[in-house]
Amino acid sequence: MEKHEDFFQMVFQVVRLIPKGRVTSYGAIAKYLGTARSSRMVGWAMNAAHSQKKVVPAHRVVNRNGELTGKHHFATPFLMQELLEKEGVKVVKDKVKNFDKYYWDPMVELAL
DNA sequence: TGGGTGACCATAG
DNA sequence: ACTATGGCCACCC
Repeated sequence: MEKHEDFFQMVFQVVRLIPKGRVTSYGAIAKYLGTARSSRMVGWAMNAAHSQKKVVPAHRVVNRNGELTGKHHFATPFLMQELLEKEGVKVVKDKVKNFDKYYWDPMVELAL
């Protein structure tokens, strides 16, 4: 119904396409969706991700510097890092190691 | 109508 | 590494 519901679903869909052991950024998703809405809206959508029926791997979305800025929105502040490391992504001081190596850009990976 | 805030981003110093 | 600005857009007073 609401306009932002559609936006949420598009965000969730992209996030679900992030492969295990890879990460992307809020801005990359916003850009892929057309920048009509800013990257803040992607973070806003993530806020609603936990209550979705389908699982949304929100832990694979970090900010442009590879920092886990959203960790406080998980069940525990450690969960995000634990989930990432379980997938082989090393995190030190709330920051993804070799970020550029794990970085998954929807603009590139989902390009036509 | 307007100010403050935010899981952001870019640029500048 | 840090702060400051400006842009972004929806939310809540």
